[in-house]
Amino acid sequence: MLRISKLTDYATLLLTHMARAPQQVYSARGLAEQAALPLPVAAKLLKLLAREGLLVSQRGAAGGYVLARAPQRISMAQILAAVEGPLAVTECALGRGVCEMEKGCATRPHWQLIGHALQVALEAVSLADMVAPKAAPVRLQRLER
Amino acid sequence: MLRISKLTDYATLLLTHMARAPQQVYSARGLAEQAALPLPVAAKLLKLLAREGLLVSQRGAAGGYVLARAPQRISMAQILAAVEGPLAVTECALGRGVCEMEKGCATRPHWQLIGHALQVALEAVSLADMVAPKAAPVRLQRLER
DNA sequence: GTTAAATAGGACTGTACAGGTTCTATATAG
DNA sequence: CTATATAGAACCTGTACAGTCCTATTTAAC
Ligand code: FES
Ligand code: FES
Repeated sequence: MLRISKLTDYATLLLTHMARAPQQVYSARGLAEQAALPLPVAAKLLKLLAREGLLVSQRGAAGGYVLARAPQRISMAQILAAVEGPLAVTECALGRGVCEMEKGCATRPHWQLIGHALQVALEAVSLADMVAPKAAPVRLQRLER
Repeated sequence: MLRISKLTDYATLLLTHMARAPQQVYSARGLAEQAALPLPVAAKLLKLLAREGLLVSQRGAAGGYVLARAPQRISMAQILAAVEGPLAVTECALGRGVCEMEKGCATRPHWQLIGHALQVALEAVSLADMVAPKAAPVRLQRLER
């Protein structure tokens, strides 16, 4: 559990493919075939990613999508945020005031900490890392106290 | 997004309360009141946690639940696994053979890495940490390469 | 200017699963 | 024996995810 949604997974498929030849213009149709996704699904995702600023779109005939910036500068955290919205491990993790028992809640700061660790992990992996043959350079360590 | 389920959140509420006085026996009714949860929900969760080995149950009158081990030895990873099942960030992250395009998939190992970082983060925080006033000692760092 | 090809944006739908309830069986203290 | 507790399963329900479809709008090419 604690899964990312399928849509996010699909999005990374599309983006990693584009990352192999950035600056190139890709049509929704072509990308859908490449990723073996139904066209409507791919199209929907691409529109979303463009709206969120990860892709630049070109309308009209011979149009398509291009990565908005270099693959090194697109993190998994950004992709996830674009597709699923802001990262929030628990309901009341973000948004001060959402939870009524906010003050005096002892578990809250610790959840935030876990959330933060996750955030860093996702930020540390870029699209470029995802297409690299080697594992990405992230490591998490426990500090003694 | 990337939320833990409400149930998991509830479970930590129950467990953290028990962690403040371990070895004590708690009834489902009492815990439900404490956590301001509907009794059926709390009861269901407690049964589950007992089945998963995080709690020891005592049936009959004057029965109830006790933490199966010291709060230091119960990690958030275990709680999450108990409630939501094994951690798997993506569909094909765990279970070799689930995904057909497994071999030759470049994104897979990197997802696994992210999953692993998350796993470590969750293992690093214990139930004892959750009731402690200070933030838990976890830190994630990006390695240069 | 017309046409064809592409994205933009939204409405719509089906469905799987989390979240929650209820009921019956079983164990145990007193 | 009875009251009190958990065990376990069946069941219901709402919602959010996953997926489709339709109607603009933009632009290249002829
Ligand atoms: S802040 Fe919402 S339960 Fe702690
Ligand atoms: S292993 Fe399933 S898509 Fe890569």
